[in-house]
Amino acid sequence: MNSGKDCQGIKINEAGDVLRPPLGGVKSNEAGGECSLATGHALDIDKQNTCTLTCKAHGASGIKRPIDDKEEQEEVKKSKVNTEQTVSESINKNEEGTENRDSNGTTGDKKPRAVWTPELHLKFTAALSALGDLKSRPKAILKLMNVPNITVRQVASHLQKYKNQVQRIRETDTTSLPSSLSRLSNCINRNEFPPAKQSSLVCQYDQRTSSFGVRGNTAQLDAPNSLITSPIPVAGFNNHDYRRQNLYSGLSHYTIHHTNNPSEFYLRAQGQFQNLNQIRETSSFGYGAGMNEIMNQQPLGIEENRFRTSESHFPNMNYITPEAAASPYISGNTFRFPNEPPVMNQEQYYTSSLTGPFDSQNQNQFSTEVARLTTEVLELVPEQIASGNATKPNKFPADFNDGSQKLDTTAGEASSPNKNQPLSEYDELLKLLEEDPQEASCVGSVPNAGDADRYCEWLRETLLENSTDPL
DNA sequence: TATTTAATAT
DNA sequence: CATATTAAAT
Repeated sequence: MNSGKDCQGIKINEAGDVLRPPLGGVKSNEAGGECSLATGHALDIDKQNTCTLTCKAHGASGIKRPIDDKEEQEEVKKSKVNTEQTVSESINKNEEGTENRDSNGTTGDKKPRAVWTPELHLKFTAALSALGDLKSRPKAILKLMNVPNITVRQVASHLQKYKNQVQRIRETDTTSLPSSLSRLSNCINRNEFPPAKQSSLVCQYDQRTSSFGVRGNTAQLDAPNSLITSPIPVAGFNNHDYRRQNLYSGLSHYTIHHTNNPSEFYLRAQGQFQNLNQIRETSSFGYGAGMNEIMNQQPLGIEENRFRTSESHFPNMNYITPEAAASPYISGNTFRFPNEPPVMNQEQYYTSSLTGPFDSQNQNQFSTEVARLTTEVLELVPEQIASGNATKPNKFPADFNDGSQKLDTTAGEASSPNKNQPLSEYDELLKLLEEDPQEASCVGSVPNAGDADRYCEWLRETLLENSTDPL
């Protein structure tokens, strides 16, 4: 716990990374962009509906809104125009921009509903991580996020939602499950977060939430192992919900630090997104249906997600170390989700976003192919992950040991088997996978292919060979 | 009082 | 659902 005042210098960039000033690092952030919540329609401007969906015009029934918060006021003032558009295009512009309005007199401004884009959520989670469970209160979170247009209330609201989700997940999980796997799977299936370990909080949204925490690390960590585990793609079973996992991951931040790439995200802030660095290509986020739609899909149409195995996660993750760590910046992540199909709700999407793991750019490719092959199955794509950069996570360990859940971590496990150098093996594995999944897989099952399950097993086996692995 | 949080409303 | 608002609790 270090945290004392954690916040201090820490900032989170758009990418959700937490930046800590000193230490060297690279900062990659560009902070320039502002992230703001995107609001749906612009108030000021008007609403154009053009945009899209959201603009609802309900009517406002009245405009009531007393704005109390300063923040709110600010927001209002600024009023930007945002429309919710989908991002895809990005940017958008506004073509529409101006029109509209009705005049209702009144100022009719209503502020558009804010949208918690993945990026924002990332920041949010990053802030949570940095703050730690205990400290994460709306106000502090807001500060850390350092995003211009959000209000405390909004943060509070989002926090509320977040907490609820976490809890829900927690409940869901079957705790008793024997192996972690099973539980994981459960979670996965549902898209929920993995159960936290014992510490409830952790699960909750704490930092811990994040995924891997290395707990050992500096101080902050404790991460929720459980969560941690999740990152691993185990899922095989039915779902492909890896995203969920991602969630976690995204969440997690603490601990490790390495700098990674800063990724960014875009937000759709005012009407446009700010960009994110990375989103680049893929940018596909698919939001789920419900989402606000941002969906970009990949070109190919790959739908499934790919996620990469573990490593990937790590690298991207952001780790925040509030005070301690050295690395100043956490990377954000890029997240790309593959496209999720239709139905993601925010949860999912958040998750996904969070995860964000990959940076690599593209790997989509295979996905395509594979995807279709597998149909539902997803593939894991081992990416190369950026691992290079950062440090490698050294530790995930915690979980492992701890609980049983560890399993889940399969991935982690993977690496972990030897806790020492997870990477090595891990890397190897990854490489193998990358190169030729099939080959890699020892067993017949080819990991790469999509089933997480298989993958897990495969991993397990592999690992077992080498070391002990509980499973 | 300022915040946070739970409960509701939209 | 997700976000906003209100009411109550701290």
